[in-house]
Amino acid sequence: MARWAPDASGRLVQAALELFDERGYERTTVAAIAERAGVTERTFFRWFVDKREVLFPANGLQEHLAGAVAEAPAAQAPLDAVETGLAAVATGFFGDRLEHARRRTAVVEANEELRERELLKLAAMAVAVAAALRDRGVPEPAATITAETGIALFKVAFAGWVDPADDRPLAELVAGSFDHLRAAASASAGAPAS
Amino acid sequence: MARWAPDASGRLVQAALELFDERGYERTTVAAIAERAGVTERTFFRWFVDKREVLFPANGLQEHLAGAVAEAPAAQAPLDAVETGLAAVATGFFGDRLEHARRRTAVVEANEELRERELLKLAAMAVAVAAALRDRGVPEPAATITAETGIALFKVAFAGWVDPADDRPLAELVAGSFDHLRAAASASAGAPAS
DNA sequence: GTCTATAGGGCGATAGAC
DNA sequence: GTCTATCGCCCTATAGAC
Repeated sequence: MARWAPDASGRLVQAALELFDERGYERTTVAAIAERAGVTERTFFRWFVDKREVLFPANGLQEHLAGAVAEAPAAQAPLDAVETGLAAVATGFFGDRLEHARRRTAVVEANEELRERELLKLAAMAVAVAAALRDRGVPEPAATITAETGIALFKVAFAGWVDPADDRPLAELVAGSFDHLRAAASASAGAPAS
Repeated sequence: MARWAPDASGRLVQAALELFDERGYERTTVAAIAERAGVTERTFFRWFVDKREVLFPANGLQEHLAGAVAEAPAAQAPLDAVETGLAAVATGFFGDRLEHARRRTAVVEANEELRERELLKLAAMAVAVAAALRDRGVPEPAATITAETGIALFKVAFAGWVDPADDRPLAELVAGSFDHLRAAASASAGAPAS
């Protein structure tokens, strides 16, 4: 018998999700989360730098995405490599997590602090994708522009995916967003210099 | 003689900028800001919902941008209308604020909480631009996709503008970002369905 | 693990402007 | 009188220091 129950961090995440769902994020204290997980408050802050971070545990998504962009066929244009990477995480990472994603997104959307943190995580993904593109030989600023655009498209696709009114798979929504962008870009003539 | 000196909020913003510059954001307490502005801590929180917000005072940027998108020539494609709107704020709003933008960006970039808040403000701008596009008759999801993409491009352009190594005007950097995106999109064939 | 500084909310009192 | 900006004091929770 171990001295402490294993997986303290996993239990904290689970306890936090339950409590946020029951009483909302703001009305849930870190003390209550720790108590339900059977650890002290201090232990919570050892695992998570702040209260919000318990909803954003390290899950390898960023590395998975950067790896998938790196391994996209060398012949693909930068934007296509990003699309390939996002399609890979859409199936390989999110494929079987729709219900979890819906619950988690409901909590995050209900709170501005949490939406903020989500945006920071997305921005970090864009930085990682830009680095992967540079490794493919894409120069700046094209790498950053392509990466930021791709993450913006993913954000829109993800919002559609968790929307109960839309039951298309994430990979299809990602492809749809990229198609929309290509259509918008080719309909665009450039604004006249003023 | 009024009972209180006027423009408490402006004084708080000024005091905060000075102190953040002198000692950094984290090592500056709200009490110190309030003291320098000649008000109490409680007054600080009446004007700003939290400590970060003092660096993001309402300045009309979002409304300015949404208005400029709305007033772009009706014949322009959605992406071009967004480019026109961003070009308008680049000159009309930011034109003469380079030094201020540099100082402020240095403070924001040095702190993760502040970068988070900046991202939230950018996301709100994207929402406002999407609404302006819908008012122009652009359907969803094209409106949101175009708006999010445009704000992503603006983010990249802005970063270049405040970079001391790059002295091109913001409007030129915005146009350059849009050109890069159009080039990337037309080089793109779409990722093969897997 | 314990201690403590700081963020930030609640609420009533106060003193002007109108 | 009402409305508005400020104060003051009390409180809790977060998060960092020791």
